[in-house]
Amino acid sequence: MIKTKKKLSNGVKPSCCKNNSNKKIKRAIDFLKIISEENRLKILCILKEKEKCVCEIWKHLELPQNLISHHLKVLKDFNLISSRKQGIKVFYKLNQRVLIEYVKLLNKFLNL
Amino acid sequence: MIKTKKKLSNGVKPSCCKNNSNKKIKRAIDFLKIISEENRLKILCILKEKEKCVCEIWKHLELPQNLISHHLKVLKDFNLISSRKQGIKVFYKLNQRVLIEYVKLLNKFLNL
DNA sequence: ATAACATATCAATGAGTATTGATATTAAAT
DNA sequence: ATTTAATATCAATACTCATTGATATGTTAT
Repeated sequence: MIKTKKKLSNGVKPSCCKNNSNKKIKRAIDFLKIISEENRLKILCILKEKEKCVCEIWKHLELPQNLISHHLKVLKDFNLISSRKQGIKVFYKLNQRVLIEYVKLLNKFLNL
Repeated sequence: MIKTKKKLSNGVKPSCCKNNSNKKIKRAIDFLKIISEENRLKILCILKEKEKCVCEIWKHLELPQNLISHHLKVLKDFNLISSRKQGIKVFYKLNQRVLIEYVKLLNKFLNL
């Protein structure tokens, strides 16, 4: 077999700058933006152990109630947590699978 | 040995809400804030392979020159990259050790 | 029906920060 | 000495997003 052609310039581009990884980068960035807020990261931590109602989460964070609600909504909209209503209370739990997926995605860009 | 005392309420707190992990959280958050900017994350990716001068980095990112300089400064101030001047050009390289440390720290809060 | 509790929504404000434009610095080339 | 190329700095603007205050929704208890 005779190699006459130069290697495609594709190989020169860093992986993160290739066209096909653009969507992945954007998702990784969205994820990072969401967890780079101190209280949201803490909420994820708090929910690691087991599901908790808002008032339990609230006990650990010195924040006004509506602000906690807001952060919970952001996390939920991104599918990092999910909720169920039980009587007067709302319980939130971590979506571990989703979180793990995002951590894996992130590692693609960071791992050496 | 007689156990009379209740377990310290310390154990009830999620790990991320304990007093001694506050500094670590703050550092993890600072790291996240820095890498949650698309172009900065890309710069880290671009530098994974090997050190590059600004104009090489610039080729891969569609950004004005001064903005690249700015992001490089942010990354450098945080010690994620370092630079050396060679003639007219400035070469930046990834500080792998530092990056790895921050990834590890982050995993403490995210790992399940 | 009303009150009390738990949580969510929404508009307005404010803080932080990416971006831009203009200009400065530094080193090589003519 | 002047010009050109590579990079950095700085002030001003624009924008995103966390925070706040006020209010709404839904559920249980009286």
